[in-house]
Amino acid sequence: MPASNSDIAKVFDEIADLLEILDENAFRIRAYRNAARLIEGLGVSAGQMLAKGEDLTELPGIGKDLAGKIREIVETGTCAAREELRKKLPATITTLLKIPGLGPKRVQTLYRRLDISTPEQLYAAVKDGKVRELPGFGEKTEAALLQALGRRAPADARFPLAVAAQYGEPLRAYLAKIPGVNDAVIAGSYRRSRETVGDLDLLVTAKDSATVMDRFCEYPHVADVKSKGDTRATVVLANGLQVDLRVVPRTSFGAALYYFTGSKNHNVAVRRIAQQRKLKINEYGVFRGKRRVAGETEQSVFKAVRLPFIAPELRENRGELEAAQAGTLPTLVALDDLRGDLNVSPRDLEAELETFVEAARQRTMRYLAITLPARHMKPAQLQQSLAAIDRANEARRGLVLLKAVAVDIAENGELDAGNIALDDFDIVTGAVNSAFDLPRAKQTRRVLRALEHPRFTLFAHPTGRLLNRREPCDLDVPRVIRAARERKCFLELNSQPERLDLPDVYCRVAREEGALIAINSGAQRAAELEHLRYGLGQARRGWLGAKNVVNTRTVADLRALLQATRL
DNA sequence: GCCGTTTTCGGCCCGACTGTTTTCAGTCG
Repeated sequence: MPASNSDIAKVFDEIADLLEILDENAFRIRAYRNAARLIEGLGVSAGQMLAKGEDLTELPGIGKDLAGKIREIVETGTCAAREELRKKLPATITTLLKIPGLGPKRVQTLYRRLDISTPEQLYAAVKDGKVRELPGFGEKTEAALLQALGRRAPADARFPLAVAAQYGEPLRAYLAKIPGVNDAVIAGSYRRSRETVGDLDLLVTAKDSATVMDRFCEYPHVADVKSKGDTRATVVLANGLQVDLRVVPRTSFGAALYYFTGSKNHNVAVRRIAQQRKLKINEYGVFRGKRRVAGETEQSVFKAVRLPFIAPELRENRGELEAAQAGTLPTLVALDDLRGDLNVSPRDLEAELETFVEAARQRTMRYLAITLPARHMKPAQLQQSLAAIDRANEARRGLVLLKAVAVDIAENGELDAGNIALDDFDIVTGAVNSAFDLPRAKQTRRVLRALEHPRFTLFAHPTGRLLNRREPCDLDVPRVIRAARERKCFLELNSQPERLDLPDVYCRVAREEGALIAINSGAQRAAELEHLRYGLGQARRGWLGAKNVVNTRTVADLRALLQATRL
């Protein structure tokens, strides 16, 4: 079983953690961390790249040494460097780094002085009053540790984007209404449309920061104020979501927005470019020596470092800076580009069809594919539904309703359509809805076989993941993407907030392979068409332009593409 | 550990807040 990209990233992160506790060169540590992030976001598996004989040192931040270690991990599942480090320090010690307030220095102190390498040992030592005696520790640190250890909540719980929006948008509106506040925006990974966010980064411009800080900490849903200074504060909401607020003067808005949107790796890379131009970037502006040359708007910051504007969704240091410098940044698909939705399934068709039609029209859509669930419908029911769609189409109000049917892909790759005539439908939407945990080879074979069906149109929610609930299937997604392209079928990017499936890294693979993506809401209620914005965010993170997305086409073009899927 | 129109050495992004300290290290983002 060859190591996956996330296995490789885990090894590199562990090496970085251990080196940090050993107080090794900080830049060496960063090289491991950067490599971990790079590998995670690669889309294609490093193992396959190696198998194809590709040169990993061409990846940014990967040199001879790291390329060798990647090969070693792919082949053996581990690498000698990690094993050596584990001889110097207990492997469990990295779990201590996850405890808030503990960094490498304090962890090292705990280990050297008290031989502590697990949270349990730490808890016992705190109870014995031993920890407060250590240099760099005191009563407050001890109390904070006790609280953190008692919480037992995993520190790496992330919030789906839609959940973060539910809490973040009202808070943003609350801040915007404070007298003296000019701008109030949510930056960070939220603005980059990451599928989940670890915390919310709010940015406010105001003359009087003290008032804003006070009102922020008084916000009704705040459960705990973790820190509060003149221009920066951190709180935790009752649901556990951490929110950071930063207040800057209006003239620094663009620089601060850019800075707090990140990602960290993107910022570091941009600063390096700025440095080459003898410029310094921080959250207050762009500086040449002491003189401020930009900062009021994000555009001014880009202009100062002679780069074109880079959309927030691209700012991950995954090649966007090279593309920007080469003038090859993609024009990303926008919400207005979407002319339809190829997968909506009203729960009660007769009752809700009109609501859907109206909601779609308001979004200036031209078509909706109404998806009927094959497995839960009796033939009579089905005919009734199809008739209802026909009637709605006859009424003709600038919106075309297409007929789609959802079929399960059986474990052997056959389409489980019961006795339904697939020819009655414009679109046949296949999905894996069972046996999610098949081994990679079997799961891949299953899907490839389904794609071979002469009526197959759309592969829905391809990885089957549910954020925080179900891991993606072990599927060779790049291979499925290639098969879909050859077969002229579409892959869905399902916009349901807990799915966001296809994930961004695979969108990018689809773009490179030339496969078409359908950004669908998967809505069961008309209001859920709103979810398209989350799917769109994921698509943009995957560098998709309008031409990569099938539902940006006109009805006529779509019909032609649908015809081409039929074998 | 990586990288190069400052190129094989010597750099590598930058600032706020807290707590433990009497001027700053550690952590965090």
